[in-house]
Amino acid sequence: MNRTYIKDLRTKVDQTVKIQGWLQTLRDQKKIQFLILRDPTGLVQVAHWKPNDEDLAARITSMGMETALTITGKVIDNPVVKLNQIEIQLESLVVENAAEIPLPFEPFAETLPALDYRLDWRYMDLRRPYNNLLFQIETTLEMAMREYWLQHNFVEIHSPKLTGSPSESGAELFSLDYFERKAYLAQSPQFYKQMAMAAGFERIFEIGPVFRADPSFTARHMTEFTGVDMEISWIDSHEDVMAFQEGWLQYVYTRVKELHGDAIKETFDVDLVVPTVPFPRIPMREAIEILKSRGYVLPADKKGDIDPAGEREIAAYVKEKFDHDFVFLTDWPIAVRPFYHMRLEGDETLTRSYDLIANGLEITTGAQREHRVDVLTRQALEKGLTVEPIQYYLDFFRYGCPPHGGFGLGLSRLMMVLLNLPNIREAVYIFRGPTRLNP
RNA sequence: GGGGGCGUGGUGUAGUGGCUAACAUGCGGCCCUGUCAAGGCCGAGACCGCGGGUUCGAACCCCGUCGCUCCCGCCA
Repeated sequence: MNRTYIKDLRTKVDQTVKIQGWLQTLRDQKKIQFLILRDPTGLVQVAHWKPNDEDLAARITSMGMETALTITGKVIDNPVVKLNQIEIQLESLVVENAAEIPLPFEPFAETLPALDYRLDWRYMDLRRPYNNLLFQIETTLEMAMREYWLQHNFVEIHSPKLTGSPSESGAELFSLDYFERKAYLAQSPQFYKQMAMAAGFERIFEIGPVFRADPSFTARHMTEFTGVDMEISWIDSHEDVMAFQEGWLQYVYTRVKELHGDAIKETFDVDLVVPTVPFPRIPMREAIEILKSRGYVLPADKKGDIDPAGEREIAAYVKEKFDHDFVFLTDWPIAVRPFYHMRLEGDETLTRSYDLIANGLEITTGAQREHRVDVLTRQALEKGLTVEPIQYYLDFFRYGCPPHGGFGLGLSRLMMVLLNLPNIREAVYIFRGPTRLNP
């Protein structure tokens, strides 16, 4: 017999079906037992009249919560039953895997354990429909990203995560033994994205792991995360990158809202708002003036950068003035940008770069890249880098590389923004941080 | 790396100098003609993170230590 999903039981009234899932609740009375079975699509009540089979009744009585079961029985339309007015009359029951007692974690307790404890027992935590939905939404999110890219002639690449030399700075690299030498885990696909531009791919994207050896203890950092990266050729400035990104995000939001808008409202209490384009754009110098005018005092040593609280303040300003959840902060000073960002014509102290702030959270950095090898080399030296380890990268730009730019976005940070999650650990399947390597 | 907060049965909390350390939930037992956030009764379960100190007396105050957590730095 084929397995029936619980959401489809309404169409099977008076038929005998096989359902499979977890025992969520057992109400064991003198003559009758009610089992609430959960599968990924919902809950259903299974009834067993004990005198029908006393041995089976005894086995059910001793079953632990969260036991994995295969049940067959007849689907009854029963208006008395509060749960969808559907009930299964139990015919057979197979315990596929008995849950041990005591349970380390109760997925359906009224109060949730602390996050750290839930991460210890993540596979139990993920049984909650809340999490089930969260990862369905993430799947849709990535699907929509790919849909839009494919509609715009992008090619997907998978760049290596094992690298032989530090690419950008080196400070936040994990190193490991690689036969007789050292290797590093990639902290960004940046150089390989640009290599694809030199290779003539013109438009590429990659969704893949990124590693950062930052001992950051915040609600928005991880040592391993999924980076969403893209790069496009033949652009005139970072404006082209922003224009693409906002259209892309608008499409992604539209698709997620289509498929999950109601569920997101119900489970996360979030009214998903598809952003209008263009997103507001504010040059950094102007942003700092805005902060001053609102009485926000920036720390003295920011070198033209804005601290996280300042970003939240800017987001509040944008919300008030433009009623928008997103804002591009543009034209960042060179002091706080990497060497490969192209400089702004007319002001060599600024770069053709931007950050995207969503609901006050930094989710993206993007830029036009410097593709002229002499300028790029000079900028690297100015930043104190030595040419030798990045020579292979500089060589990308010797044999006809078009002007190009792109951005990187943190997938889980976008999930935080989308669902208004308080902590990135809630937004990722398995969290990796400075002090967490298990499970 | 810097700063703040927290650490009590399996879990979530209450208790801030003198209690056999409380409540909820979960767990075990008994009861209940259909429950549905099931209900009722009984029971087991914590030497209050760890070490030291102050005090007649410490879960409670002090010091250290470990763990967790948030903020900053840095970033996506």
